[in-house]
Amino acid sequence: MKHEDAHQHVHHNHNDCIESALSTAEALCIQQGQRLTKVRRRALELIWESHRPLGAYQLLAKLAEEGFNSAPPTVYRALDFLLGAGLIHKVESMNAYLGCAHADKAHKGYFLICDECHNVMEFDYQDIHAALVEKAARQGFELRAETIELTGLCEKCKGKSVGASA
Amino acid sequence: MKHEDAHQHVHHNHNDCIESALSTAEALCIQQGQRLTKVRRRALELIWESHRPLGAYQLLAKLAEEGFNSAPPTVYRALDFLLGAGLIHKVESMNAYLGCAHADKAHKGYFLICDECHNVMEFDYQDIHAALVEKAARQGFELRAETIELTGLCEKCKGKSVGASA
DNA sequence: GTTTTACTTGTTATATCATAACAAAATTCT
DNA sequence: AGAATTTTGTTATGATATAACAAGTAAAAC
Repeated sequence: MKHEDAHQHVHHNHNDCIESALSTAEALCIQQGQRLTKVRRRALELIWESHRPLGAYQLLAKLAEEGFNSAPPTVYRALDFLLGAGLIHKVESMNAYLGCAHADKAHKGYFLICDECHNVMEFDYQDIHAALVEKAARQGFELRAETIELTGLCEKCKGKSVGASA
Repeated sequence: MKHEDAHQHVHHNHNDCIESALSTAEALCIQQGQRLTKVRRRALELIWESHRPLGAYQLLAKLAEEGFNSAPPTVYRALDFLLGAGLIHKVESMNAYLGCAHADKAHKGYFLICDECHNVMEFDYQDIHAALVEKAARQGFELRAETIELTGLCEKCKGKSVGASA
């Protein structure tokens, strides 16, 4: 399974990455008095294992294979919990869910989404955030949440295919 | 910074605003050899009349009331056309559609969405766009489209309700 | 350590958003 | 008019998400 993680631009050990995310998640939940139950924990792992945004029903199918309940509320409850805890993000333009790489630091999830390979890179630019907050404030608007989803071609796909489709 | 936004929080004559959008739309379609048929034109008007994001099925219901066909493809085809022509935007985080205030100028649709009153302001900040393009490029990413949806409290609602809901 | 409480999960049903596939009609081109 | 293209009608289904209520489980209070 180490092969399909064609995910990000930088090589890394995907298992380490999942383990780290999970132990961060556990620490955060304990700290906040939240319960990372079996299904929530497994959902988070599965999202990380895909390492690209996973649809709710894809996730549900994986959970069902492992003996969890297979009705939609199961997966949406897990997703709600993980979203609320800041452990995952929803990519609105894809209706899909992605592990949050910086759950421990307060941050905004900004995404670069490749149209060809559908990999997603999360990035976190404080200066853009600051500019958005300030510009919203000029219109009297108090910012609470940001959905920043940029699509285009990642470095690899830009080189490969000019007109081809995935 | 001038006040580039320009539509929602400022008083304006809504009818003028719709008429202007429609005549821009007509001009653009002719220019591009596209056909702004009855249903497309009426869909665009209805979206503008709501002046806040309209769901596909809400729009479908309105069209059906006026004697248009009431099957979903009717409305999705109209929406696809209008999106393709740049006459409307889709607000991904709401699954809803909004008239584009600057259809004639190439631009990115950035939105401020109020959590309380659900009004949406479109804004267009060239400097943020430039920063995003540049930062994406640093990661080898070639930007094609941007989904920038900021939620929070608009000026009116910030004053009114601190904890109340709409 | 049992009761009470809060939280979590199971279950059924349904709401909401969107597209596939193919037929019919209208428009445009020659 | 005839052919080609585009648009619309129609039926069916896929994909995403939530409501409502019952049952179970863990934590807190006693």
